[in-house]
Amino acid sequence: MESRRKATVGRPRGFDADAALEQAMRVFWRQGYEGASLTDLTEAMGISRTSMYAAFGNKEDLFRKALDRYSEGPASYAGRALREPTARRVATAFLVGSTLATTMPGCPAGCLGVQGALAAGEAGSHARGALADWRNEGVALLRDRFRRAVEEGDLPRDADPEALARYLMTVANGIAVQASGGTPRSDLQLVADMALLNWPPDTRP
Amino acid sequence: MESRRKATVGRPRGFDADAALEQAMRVFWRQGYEGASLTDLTEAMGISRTSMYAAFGNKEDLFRKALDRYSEGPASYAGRALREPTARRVATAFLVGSTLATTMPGCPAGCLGVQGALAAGEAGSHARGALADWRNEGVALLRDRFRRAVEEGDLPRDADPEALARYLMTVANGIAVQASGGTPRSDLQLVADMALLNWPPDTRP
DNA sequence: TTTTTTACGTACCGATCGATACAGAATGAG
DNA sequence: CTCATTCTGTATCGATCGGTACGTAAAAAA
Repeated sequence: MESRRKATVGRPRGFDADAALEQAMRVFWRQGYEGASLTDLTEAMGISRTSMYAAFGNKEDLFRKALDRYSEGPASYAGRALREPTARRVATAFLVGSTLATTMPGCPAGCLGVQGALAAGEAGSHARGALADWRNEGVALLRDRFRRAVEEGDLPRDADPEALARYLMTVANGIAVQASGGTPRSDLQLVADMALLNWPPDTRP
Repeated sequence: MESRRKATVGRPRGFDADAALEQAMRVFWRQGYEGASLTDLTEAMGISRTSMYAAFGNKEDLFRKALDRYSEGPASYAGRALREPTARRVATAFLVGSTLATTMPGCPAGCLGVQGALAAGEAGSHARGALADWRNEGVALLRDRFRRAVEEGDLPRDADPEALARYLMTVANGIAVQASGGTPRSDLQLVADMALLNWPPDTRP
């Protein structure tokens, strides 16, 4: 098989695949996997069903790609938080970031990784599993970061990195649920502040 | 019009409406409003479509009644928590109760009030709104309880009942999301404990 | 008994679901 | 040019969606 396939052959695509995926992501974000019909999706993307299937596979594939785009876009605060220098600053950046991201004017309220498919019938079971994995990967990344923080000494040696990570993700998920229901950003900032009150103090500047 | 209508006239109902509603509640709990089809529901309820429509109205009505039953059943821990004698005990009972209720063996993982319709298309918008209202009513009940606690002196006078209530509901919602994804009960108990570490201490026994 | 009222089972409604067959259109390769 | 390849729009597929018409069964009322 020819491993490299040039895209220069055949009729060129008549739409911007990135922009179309962005719109699909927003529909899934607002309506969830099962609540987003192919008609909703393709109308927002500005393309026909045939073009969508040719470019993205099927609805499940489109959802996965939309989730990837969500990770690199609206949820990119998580990666930035992980690169903060101390555990406390990681925790603060993570919760502040989730508060801001779930209450962005002009974007659907809440988090695609939470409301995209929390519960679903048979048709949405793959999406549901993908999002559970997505959240658990976030916990794992936070846990590894906090393990490093213990080694580096900015968390107490008896701290539980796994529990701290699970705690942060749980609060962030709750913030997403509240945001989805219309709770204003200012209220959620108070919640995030409260959740960080008991965080172990930095032992380094 | 005759204001009181006796149920003794006509062919008696051939099924237990309470038991049927219980099964419907569990289907909505596991699959969400949009993910639960009439076929899923009526098969679990053990009745035909016609009987369901005659007894419960339509899918939206059935969902509302299932939500009421959920409040009085799996979510009854909330009412009991509100009757605890001090604010701290209210908060503890609320989070412990939500941890237990969202990880009950033999029941769907998570909370119907969260995953029943967090995001939805046009068809599920009513259910989505009903659940947002349901969560906000919980916040209001907690807030009123904490206002009383301030008056009664078991919360500091500068405590913010609204923020404390929102905080508790947010953590409980996050616990529900995590439970829905399969996080074990023991992990969530740690989360609930951590969330209560910074709670204002009781000033009364 | 007959009549009235309510519940039930079957069979079906139009609409919408995700997904495709097909033919025409637009490009590079030869 | 012709041919192969890829994209696009139309028109549709079978399945399923929520919801119902209709005739029958089972009870109380007359």
